[in-house]
Amino acid sequence: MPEEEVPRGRGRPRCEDSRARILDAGLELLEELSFAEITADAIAERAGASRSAIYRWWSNKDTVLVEALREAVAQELPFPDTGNLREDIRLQLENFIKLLTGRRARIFTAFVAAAQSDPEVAETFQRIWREPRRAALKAGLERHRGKQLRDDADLEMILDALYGPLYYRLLTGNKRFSDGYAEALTRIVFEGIANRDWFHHNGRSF
Amino acid sequence: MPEEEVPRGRGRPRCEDSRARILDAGLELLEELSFAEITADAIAERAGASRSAIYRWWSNKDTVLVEALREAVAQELPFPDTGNLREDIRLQLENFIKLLTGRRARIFTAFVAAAQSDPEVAETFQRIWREPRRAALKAGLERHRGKQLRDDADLEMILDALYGPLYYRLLTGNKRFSDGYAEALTRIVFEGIANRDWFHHNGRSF
Amino acid sequence: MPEEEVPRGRGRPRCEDSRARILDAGLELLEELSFAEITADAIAERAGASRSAIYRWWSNKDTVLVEALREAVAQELPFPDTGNLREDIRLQLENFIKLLTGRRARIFTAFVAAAQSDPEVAETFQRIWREPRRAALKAGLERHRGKQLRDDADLEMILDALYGPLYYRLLTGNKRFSDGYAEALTRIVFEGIANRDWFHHNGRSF
Amino acid sequence: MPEEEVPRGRGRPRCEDSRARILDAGLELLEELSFAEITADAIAERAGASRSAIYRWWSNKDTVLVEALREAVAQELPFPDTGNLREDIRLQLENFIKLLTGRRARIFTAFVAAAQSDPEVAETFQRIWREPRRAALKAGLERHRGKQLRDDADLEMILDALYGPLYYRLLTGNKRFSDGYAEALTRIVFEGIANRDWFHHNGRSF
DNA sequence: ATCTAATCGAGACGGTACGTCGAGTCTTCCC
DNA sequence: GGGAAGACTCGACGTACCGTCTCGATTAGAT
Repeated sequence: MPEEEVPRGRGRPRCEDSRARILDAGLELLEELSFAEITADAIAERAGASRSAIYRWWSNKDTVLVEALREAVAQELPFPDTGNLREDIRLQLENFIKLLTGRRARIFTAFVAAAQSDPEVAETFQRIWREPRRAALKAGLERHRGKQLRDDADLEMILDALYGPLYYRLLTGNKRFSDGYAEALTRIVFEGIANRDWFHHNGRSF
Repeated sequence: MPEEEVPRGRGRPRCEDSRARILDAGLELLEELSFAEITADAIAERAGASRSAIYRWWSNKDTVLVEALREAVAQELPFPDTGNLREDIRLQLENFIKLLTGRRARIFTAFVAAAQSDPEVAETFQRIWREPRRAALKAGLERHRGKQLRDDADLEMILDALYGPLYYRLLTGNKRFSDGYAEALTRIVFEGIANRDWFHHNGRSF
Repeated sequence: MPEEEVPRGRGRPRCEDSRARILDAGLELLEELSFAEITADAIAERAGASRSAIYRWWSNKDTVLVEALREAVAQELPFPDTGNLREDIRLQLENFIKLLTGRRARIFTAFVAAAQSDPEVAETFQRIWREPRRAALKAGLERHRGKQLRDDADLEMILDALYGPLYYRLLTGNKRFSDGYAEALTRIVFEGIANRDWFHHNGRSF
Repeated sequence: MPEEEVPRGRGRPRCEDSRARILDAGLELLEELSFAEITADAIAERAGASRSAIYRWWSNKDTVLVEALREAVAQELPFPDTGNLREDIRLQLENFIKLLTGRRARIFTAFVAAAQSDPEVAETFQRIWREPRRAALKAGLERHRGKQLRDDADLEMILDALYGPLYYRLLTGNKRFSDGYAEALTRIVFEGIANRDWFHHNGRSF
C-alpha cells in the first residue's frame, strides 16, 4: 500500500529535507521554550530555511509546532504482555515515566499547555497520543478480565487511575519521580482492580 | 496586626475599586481566553480602566492574571471529617470535581498551562493552591494512620492517586466527569490504602 | 484666526519633532532614491524614529513621501512685476529654472513620476503646486492684457508654452539648462503673445 | 541581410511566439498599470507563459517592459513636408497629440515615470524615441532655415517649445487637449521663429 | 484656602513578531 | 535544450501588542 498518493506533478519537488529540518528545529526549540516564545524566525534560522518556506507549508507558526509534536510522539509504547497483569502494569508505568523524565518531557508539557487554548492542538493530542495509548492499555487489560482483573472493572476509570498521577506530577508537581514510583502506584491501584477470587483459587498472592 | 505598612503619604490615594475591577476583568477573560490571547488593552477596557493603571501596579500583563488567579482560588476546600475515611475521600473528590466542572474550570487549565512556561506562575500555583490543598488532605489522612489507613501508607503517592486522575481528565481528556466518578475512583484507590486489619478487628467492611 | 483647531485633548501630545524628522528624512531620501526604492525602515532609521510612529500618522509609506513633497514645494514663487511683461516672464523662467536645477530637482521628478500611477499624488501635485503657480502667472499676465499682452491671448496656452519646455527638459531631456535658456525661450514665445500695436504706439520695441 | 546572427545550435529553438506574447502582455499591462504595479506573474499569466520563460530571456521584469515599450513606440512619426513650414509644424503637433490621446498614452507616461529612477529606461527612451523624433523634426526645420525659418533659429530651443507643452500637459495636466490645441500652440511659437523678411519678400502672411 | 504630590485616563513612543507578497533563482518533468 | 510548474531565499509590507513615556485632570492630606 502506498504511503501517500504521490501525483509527482511538474515543478520542482518539495525539498523534503527542508521540511524535516523545520520540524526538527521546532522540536528542538520546544525543548527549551514555550509555544508562545518560539518565533517563526527562530525556527527558520535554526532550520537553515527561510520564513516563507515555513508559511508555504504551514498556515502559521503554531501548526509547525503541532506537526513537530505529532511526529515526535508518534513512537509506539506498547503495553507489555508477561502474563502477569500486575507486572505488566508496573512495566507500562515504568516505561512511561522514562518518557516523561527524558529530554522530551518538555514537549509533553508544551503540548498539553497549548491544547488548553488551541482546539486543533487538543484534537491532535487526543488522536495521535492519548487515544492510541489508552486503546493499547485497554486491550491489554481486557485480556485479563474475569481472570486477574475483576469482572466488573471500569477500564476508563482504571486508565485515569494509572495515567492520571503521572500527568499530574509532570504538569503541576516538581516533575520528578522517585525510583519506586511505578511500583508504589501499582501497589495502590492494583488491589482495587485485582480479582481477589482468581488469585485465591490459583494460590497466588499479589 | 496591620495588613500592610501604609505610610499614607500625600497625594491621591490608590483607587482600590480600580484594582478590583482590573483583577475581575482578568478573571473574566481567563474564563474565555488563554493567557497569551489576553491583551493588556482588553483587560483595561473591560475593567473600565486605562493601561497605565495596570502597569502602575503590576510589572506586566501576566502578573495581573497571576494575581487574579491567586484571588480566585483562595477559597478554602477543607478536607471533611466524618470519621469515615472512605467517605471523607469520596466527599473531597466530589467537591473538587464540582470545582473543576464549574465556570472556573477554565481558570485552572489556564493556570496550569501558563505554569509550563512561566516559572513565576508555576511557583504561585504551588504555593497558593497545590501545597495548601495537599497539606490539608495529608493532615486529614494522617489522622487515620494506623487505624483506617495503613500504617505504612505513602501519603505523597496517595495524593497523586486521588488528585492525579482529576487533573488528567481536566487537562487532557474531555473535561467531563460522570456522576459516579468520585465513587468509582474512591473504590479503586481505597482498597490499596485501607488498613485491612483494622476493618477486620472493628467488624466493618469497606 | 487660529492656524489649526488645537483641541489639546488628553494623552501624551504628538511629538512634533518626530513628525518633522520623519518628513525631513523622507525628503532627503527622495533626493537620492525613487519612491519605490525608499523603504519605511529607511525613513524611520534616518529620522531616528520607529516604524510604528510612521504608520500611526500616515496610512502607508507613500503618503509620508507625498506629505514631504507637499511641504517641500510649499515655498512661494511669486510672479515678478517690473512693469515690463517680457522681463517679468524671463525672470519667472529664470527663477523656476533655478529651482529645477537645484538640490530639489529630483523631488519634482519623483513627484511627477509618482503622480503617473498614484491619483492621490497627482491630485496633490495639482492642488499644491501646479494650480497655485499657474494662477499666479495667469494673474500676472492678465494685468497686461490689452496692453503689452494681446487682447485675445489664450492664457492656458501661454502657460503651457512657458512651463512646458522646462518640465519637458527636466523629465525627458538631460535635465540641464544653458545659461541663456530663459532668454531664448522668452524670445520665441513673447513674439507670439505680445501686443504689437501697443508697442508700436508707445514707441517701444520688444 | 540576416536579421541576427543565428548560430542555430542544437536543442529546441527559442519559441518566438512566446516572446511576442510576453511583450504584448507587458504592453497591455502598461496600458492599465504602472511599472511598479506590474508583476512578473501577471505578465506570464496574461502571456500564457511561465515566469521562467521571462527570466530566461530577460534579466529582470523591468527589461521586459522596456523592450515592450521599445517595440511599441518604434513606429515612425515622420515630419511632414507640405512646403509650408507653419502647416508642417501644425500637422506634426496634431499627429503627436493623436498619439498622446490614444490608447497608448499611458505607455508614454509610464515610460517617462520609470525613466526618472531607472537610468536604463531613461537611456532607452532617449535612444529609441526622443532622439529619433527630434532628429526628424530638426531635419525638417533645417530645410527651411534662412527661408521660412529665421537664419539664427535655435533648433534645440524650438524643439522644446513645440514638444514641451505636449509632454507637460500629458504628465502634469489633465491629459486632455482641446481641438484647436495644435493650431493655438503653432500660432504662439511660429511668430517667434518665422523669418519675417522672407514672408515680406514673398508677399505671404503667416 | 491654598499647595503639593500621587493617581487616573488618554494616547504617542520605540520595539518586536506576525503573516503576506513579490522578486529573482533553482530544480524537476515533459517534450 | 526549451518550456511549464513550482519550491526556494530574501526582504519589505502593513498590523498588532508590548511596556514606557508624557500629558491634563483629579483628589486628598499638609500647610
